[in-house]
Amino acid sequence: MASERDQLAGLAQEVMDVSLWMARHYNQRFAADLGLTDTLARSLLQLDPDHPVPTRALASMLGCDPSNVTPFVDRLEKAGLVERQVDPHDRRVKTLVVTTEGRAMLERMNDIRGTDSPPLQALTPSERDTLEKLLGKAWTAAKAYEAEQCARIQGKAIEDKPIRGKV
Amino acid sequence: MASERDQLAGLAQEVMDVSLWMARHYNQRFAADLGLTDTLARSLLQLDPDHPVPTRALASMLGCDPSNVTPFVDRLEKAGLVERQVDPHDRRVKTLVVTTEGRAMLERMNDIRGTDSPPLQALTPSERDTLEKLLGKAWTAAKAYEAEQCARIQGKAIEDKPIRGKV
DNA sequence: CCAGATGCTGGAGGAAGTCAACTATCGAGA
DNA sequence: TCTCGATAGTTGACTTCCTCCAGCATCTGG
Repeated sequence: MASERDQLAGLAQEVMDVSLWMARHYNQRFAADLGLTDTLARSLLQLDPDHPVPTRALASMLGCDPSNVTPFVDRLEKAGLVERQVDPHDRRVKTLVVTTEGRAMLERMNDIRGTDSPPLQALTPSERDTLEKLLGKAWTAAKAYEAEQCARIQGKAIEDKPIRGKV
Repeated sequence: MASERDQLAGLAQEVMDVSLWMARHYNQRFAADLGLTDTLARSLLQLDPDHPVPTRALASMLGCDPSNVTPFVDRLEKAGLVERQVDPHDRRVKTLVVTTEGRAMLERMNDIRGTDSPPLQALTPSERDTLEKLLGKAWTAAKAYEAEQCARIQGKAIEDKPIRGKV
């Protein structure tokens, strides 16, 4: 039984090793070629180029406090990559809209990720397909787990103190 | 041709999404159950329980400046998880040795990673095997790329300014 | 033995994160 | 309708993490 535990632990380590390597690699290129800080790049990548995204939603996707994304959005706005717009349905929320310049930047970022990914390019097309399928399955499981946790917390939150913070 | 670029970019995003999710999940548990900061946990996980590791090597594995790991090691040492020892072969280098207490902590961390990994536990054993194989292939490719880059830089470094910083 | 290179640490400064307080707005109920 | 509690975004104080530079101790090649 130690076998399964060790396999899972090793697998977890491997996923995070590869991911961290790629993140560093991209961050270097984003900084060198596009002049983007890693956090700015991460923020921009989380936005939807076709639909406005509320500030709070971006914070939740980044896994950090809403007060933290304010300076990011400031810089993205100053760089002309996104625009803050007031949601007509709820004038409290400010939605983030990717400008055409921001879309061009995203395009260049995807160029980098799609043409300079040594670890992934070492895989054959069919291997990439299976990897994508496996990761998709893992990802949906993660989201399901998260939704379940949320529901459980919501249920308990009635008799507990108010929940604050991430997700 | 856009297809391959987009597939690679999407795959990269997926790898990092899943990894980030797991990292957050573990960090919550490490903090709640073991009282470990995420950076401390990451440092400890990079150490070799069986062999001393020089401070500089740890910095390189973490991808950060050596002066940055000094405070981490201070805290790890204060927590009794590692010990600084002077390398008898080169008295400049201080090697980090995991104590028995540190080994127990690593054991508990592996317990968490091996028994509470919702995204990976959603996969069947054979799927985990293939995932492990694919990631292993990607990882060796990454290390090969890195070694090649290093060699190229070393070769150029003779007539360039001295290289400093991360790997 | 000496000069340059290397390893660790301390300090200055910047970037990024959390929390609490504030303003503006929404929604539900008296 | 009006008021009260909840919510979205921002601000400010504070902490943590990270990098660069300087400094000290030590090694290594001539």
